[in-house]
Amino acid sequence: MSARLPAAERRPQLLDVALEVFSRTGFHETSMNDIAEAAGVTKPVLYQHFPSKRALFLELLREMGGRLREDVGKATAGAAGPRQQVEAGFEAYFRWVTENRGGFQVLFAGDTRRDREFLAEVLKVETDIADAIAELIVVDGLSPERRRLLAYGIVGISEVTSRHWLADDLDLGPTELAAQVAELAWAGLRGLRPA
Amino acid sequence: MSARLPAAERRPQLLDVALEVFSRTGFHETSMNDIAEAAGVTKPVLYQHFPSKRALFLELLREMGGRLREDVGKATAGAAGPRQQVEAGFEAYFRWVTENRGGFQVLFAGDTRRDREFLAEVLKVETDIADAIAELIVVDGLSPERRRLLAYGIVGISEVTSRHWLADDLDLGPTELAAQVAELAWAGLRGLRPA
DNA sequence: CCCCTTTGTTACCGTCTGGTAACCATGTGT
DNA sequence: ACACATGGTTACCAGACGGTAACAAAGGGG
Repeated sequence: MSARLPAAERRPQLLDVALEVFSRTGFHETSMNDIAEAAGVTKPVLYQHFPSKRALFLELLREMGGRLREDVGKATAGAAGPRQQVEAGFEAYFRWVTENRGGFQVLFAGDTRRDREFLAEVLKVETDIADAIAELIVVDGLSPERRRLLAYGIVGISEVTSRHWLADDLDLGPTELAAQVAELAWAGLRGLRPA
Repeated sequence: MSARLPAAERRPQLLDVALEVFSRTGFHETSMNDIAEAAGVTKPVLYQHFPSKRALFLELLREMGGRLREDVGKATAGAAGPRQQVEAGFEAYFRWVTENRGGFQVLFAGDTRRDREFLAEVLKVETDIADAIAELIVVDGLSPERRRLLAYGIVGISEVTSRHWLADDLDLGPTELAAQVAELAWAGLRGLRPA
């Protein structure tokens, strides 16, 4: 059906299609056949480029997680003060989410949390961001663990608002969304009282 | 191997075992055989009490989700003011999480978000709580949708901090945890500026 | 024009899993 | 002691899925 493609083009195409299918059906409910078919190709072609279903999925997770971390990292690095870091971080996050809906689904709305290797990739993103946030908490009398705990809370805000945003198709751009949510987060962080 | 049990006792036992196994392995990676074996029984016994794997899983979701909603609802209903509602709600939530680790895993760390029916049960919990929180936001100039958006943010805080709490085995009781997190959330909500 | 590499297909295997049919065991009321 | 409802087991089926071996077709360089 589809034209022949050199490996250097076939591989990324397969990754692309796989992301789309996985993001709709999830890891377990997606068969290698489904992916191959969606790519207009047969199963063995898939196995010419990826050694196993897990490996294919993992590669997607790594690529998506890496890009997200990168985007958020760059955005916060280029911000003037802590308040701006929070807002820029959220904006980069939400922008990434709209531009990579599939990636978001695969990373945070999938079966990711049941598998050690899959989970590791998700945690890389979460802890990375949480660590950055933890450094913005300047209140006295808070142990590092508690700082990190609250930082994970902020990460939770972005995850769940993103899901709600996508699912209910809210009429908001990433920038507006970020402004709104950053205000909540920043007010929360700033309003902490010393122990 | 195990003694014979009347149906009225076998059924709850099976539910109990199923929750434990599902919470460790997840829906897809758990076979009916695994559950039967863990209960000291064979597969057909399971099918005498539950029509299908899905039905069994759904019953667990409903039971767990119902209990969580109930606990949080009761706690917030008995609180004096909004600030106390937030804290009492979080405490009930975290208390439920420690006392129902399996339930938490099954509801929020599973393959739940890929299946319409499963997802519906999770959303029942999330929207229920989010709606309650949305009513506590009193800032002028915020549309109901934005209020709900922020409310989902607060829900996100509890979900992700819970995961971090369980995974890293933090040395904190539910009450302390709630106090800490409620402060973050409340400060965030109170600190919102009018548009 | 032919060979050889690259790309793709057909056909298959072994295994696992949800689900069921048919059969045994146990104990209680009469 | 016996019948009968209840609880439990063995053995199996059909389908799906990950993965592979063996083979076909395309196409470019000598």
